[in-house]
Amino acid sequence: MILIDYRDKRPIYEQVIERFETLILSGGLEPDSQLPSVRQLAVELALNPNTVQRAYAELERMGYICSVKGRGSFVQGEKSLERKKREYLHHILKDSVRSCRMAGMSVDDIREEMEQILKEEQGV
Amino acid sequence: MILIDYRDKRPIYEQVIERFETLILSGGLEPDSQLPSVRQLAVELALNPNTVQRAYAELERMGYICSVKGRGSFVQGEKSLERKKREYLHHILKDSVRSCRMAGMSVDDIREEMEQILKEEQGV
Amino acid sequence: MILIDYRDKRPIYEQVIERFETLILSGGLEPDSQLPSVRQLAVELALNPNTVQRAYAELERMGYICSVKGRGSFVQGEKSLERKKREYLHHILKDSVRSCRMAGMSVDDIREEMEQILKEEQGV
Amino acid sequence: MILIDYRDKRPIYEQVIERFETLILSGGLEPDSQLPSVRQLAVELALNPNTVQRAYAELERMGYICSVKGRGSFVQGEKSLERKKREYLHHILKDSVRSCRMAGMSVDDIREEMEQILKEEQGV
DNA sequence: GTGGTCTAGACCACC
DNA sequence: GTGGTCTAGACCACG
Repeated sequence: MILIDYRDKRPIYEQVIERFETLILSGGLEPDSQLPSVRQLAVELALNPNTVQRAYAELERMGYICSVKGRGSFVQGEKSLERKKREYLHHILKDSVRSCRMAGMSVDDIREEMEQILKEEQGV
Repeated sequence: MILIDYRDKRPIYEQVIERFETLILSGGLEPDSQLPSVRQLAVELALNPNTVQRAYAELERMGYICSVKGRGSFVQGEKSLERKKREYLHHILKDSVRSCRMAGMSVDDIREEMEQILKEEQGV
Repeated sequence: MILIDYRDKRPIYEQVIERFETLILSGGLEPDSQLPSVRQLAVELALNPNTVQRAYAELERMGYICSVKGRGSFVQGEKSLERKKREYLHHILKDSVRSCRMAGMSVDDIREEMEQILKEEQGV
Repeated sequence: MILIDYRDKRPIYEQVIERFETLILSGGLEPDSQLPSVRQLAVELALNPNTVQRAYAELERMGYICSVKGRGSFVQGEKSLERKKREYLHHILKDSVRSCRMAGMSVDDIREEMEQILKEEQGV
């Protein structure tokens, strides 16, 4: 379910976060479902519980999950997630456009390049 | 011309790099023009010369500038930059598409969202 | 294992890089094995940790090793190294041929001289 | 006749040296012919006379030319050059073989790779 | 403990 | 004056 890449430059807790983020956004983890406990996941991934704890805390701060003392951690409800998803998509794309604009690209250049990338994506 | 944000989590030298990268790509710094000397920029930004040096070294490795002992540092010629520019544009957009795809978005969702963002951009 | 030659004109960090490069390519350091820590090697070679750090950073950029915060530095896996090895061989030889050509040697002169060198090599 | 590349990382005096080295070895400058005076070359290339002087001094030390106070600088005689040429060719190739060997390549690997490079060279 | 960043200040080669 | 290397010693993030 989750694979840690020790070659990856990013800290481990960040890898855990990103993995859960895409799992949740893509529907691999259903809304309201329960996550493995901190201890259990730490054992499974052979990680320090601190590391898992940190990832869960951050995921809660980001609005993806919700941890309740003594009960466990749960994926947020569907309504919250829908909003999150749209935010995420929009934010990523807007950011890339802003970067390109700051590098002096015209809107048409971006549109053209983007269309080509999306076609490749569909081809594959 | 260049502003260091000490609250930014990224290292200072990386901020310097990014600033010059966009300056060069956007034409704010013309091809073949000379950059401020390492020491001079260090004074201006209140940084250690080593930090500026590191940024310049990286910019050279990335193909944006060219430093020569005893003479100074210069923006690369127009031809090298054109290629760099296209690389940059493509890389940024491809990355954002990959992120969206991993979050479970369809190609059409991305295309639609992107078109809307670009329209806003033109409207402004 | 590693010897620094202070009479060598090349910078120290480059000597460290080259030594590790050949160690890794020749199999003296096995794929996935761990390198000495930055600090430890610095003590062993009586160098500043910064200098070792720089060598390691460059080796990572070159694709020979992989450094992870909090865990250490490791030789790249076998697959990455195989490619690196072929690149290295080709680059070294191509360069020498180019030098000879620019000095006015014919391809046949080079071939003949090379064959003689290789025979000596096998004889020894 | 000589072109200085200000983008080149090597010091200028070294570029001058290398240019003369290949010119002499390739026969572009005949044995016993006279070189331009230090001052004249400095003017032509828009260089500091010190820089040219340094190059000439080094070329003399390397055995390519011979400078006589009050008379000028001259390419060495044919006999000296023939020896130099063979030395150069042999040295360059031997060095590359040594590098490859130290990286763990077999003699046959080197021979094969070399043959391929030489064929490309002839094809072009 | 690990790698990575930064500062301060020195020295070198080159032009 | 320029870029480049090195040391000494500090601090941070990560596990």
